[in-house]
Amino acid sequence: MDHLKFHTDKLRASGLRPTKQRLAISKILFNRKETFHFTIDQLKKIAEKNIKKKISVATLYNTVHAFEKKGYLKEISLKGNKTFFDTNTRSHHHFYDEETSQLTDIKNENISISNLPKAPNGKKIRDIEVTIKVASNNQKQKNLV
Amino acid sequence: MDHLKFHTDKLRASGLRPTKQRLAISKILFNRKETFHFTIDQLKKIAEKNIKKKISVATLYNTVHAFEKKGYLKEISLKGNKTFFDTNTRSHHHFYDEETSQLTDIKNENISISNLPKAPNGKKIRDIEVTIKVASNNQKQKNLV
DNA sequence: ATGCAGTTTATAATGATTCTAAACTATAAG
DNA sequence: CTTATAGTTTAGAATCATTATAAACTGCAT
Ligand SMILES: [Mn+2]
Ligand SMILES: [Mn+2]
Ligand SMILES: [Zn+2]
Ligand SMILES: [Zn+2]
Repeated sequence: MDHLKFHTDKLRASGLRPTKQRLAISKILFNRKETFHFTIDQLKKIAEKNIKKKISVATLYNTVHAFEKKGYLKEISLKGNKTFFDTNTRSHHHFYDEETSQLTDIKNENISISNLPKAPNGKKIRDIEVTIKVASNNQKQKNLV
Repeated sequence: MDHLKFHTDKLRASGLRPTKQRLAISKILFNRKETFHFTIDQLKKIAEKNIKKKISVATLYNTVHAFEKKGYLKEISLKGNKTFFDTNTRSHHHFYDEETSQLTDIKNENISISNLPKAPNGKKIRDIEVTIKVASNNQKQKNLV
């Protein structure tokens, strides 16, 4: 694997030992052209399929949170009980299909937001997240004024 | 209480019996001028303060979900383990202060969104949710380009 | 007043996530 | 190449939010 050294170096540079588990998870998460949106449970299923030796759920949680803390993953705001993560750590937006829980990235430059009201008392805007909920063509649309 | 008959009628009209518990919760949730954003846990604490006879958590969940199903509440998309509800059931947006978990409504007409990319394959836009994260003035801002 | 479907409740069950503490391992030093 | 050790993994327990269960209760039609 050609990515191996890359992942090893990246982990070491972040102060994380390049263990078998972290390298295997890195491979699943980051050897992709497209953004990957996932829950721990989905990651677990993929790991079970692709890795001979089982990775414990504790390690999946530990690793995902370590990667998040180092800035290689970010958490996404969605309804529901499970936490979603995103390999795209840039500020960006999403299409969200609630029927399939499928997320699709929208680059910030592909949406224009204007006329922002001013932030509350002594607060400053840090980030803007737009979520566009989509559904099959036969559903009813809300009043978007 | 002058709102009592209003809540009683509203519940009956929705096919929900106006029980003591539902009326007490309605009073907490809907006797307000401003939008109320809350978790079940926050609602529980308010109920404990304001209602002599304890309302069980099961009833809090049942009632909130009944109100949601009838269209009097809606669930909000946020990070974290707890579910947030909103007494403003219109399509609208939020300022979100992650430090305090405080939400503030922004009316749809107070934000302009343009240049939307087209929705994925055979999907139609149903709703747009903008969340503007704010923080104390001393924090660093993300690159919003 | 009676009957009963709808509702509430305590409690158990579930599901996601975090904690614990013992076993394991990457790696720095000798 | 050993050895020592801090960092890591792991199974399982613990915790937290939410949902299910099923028995007791109550609003309301008759
Ligand atoms: Mn996290
Ligand atoms: Mn709900
Ligand atoms: Zn994304
Ligand atoms: Zn709101």
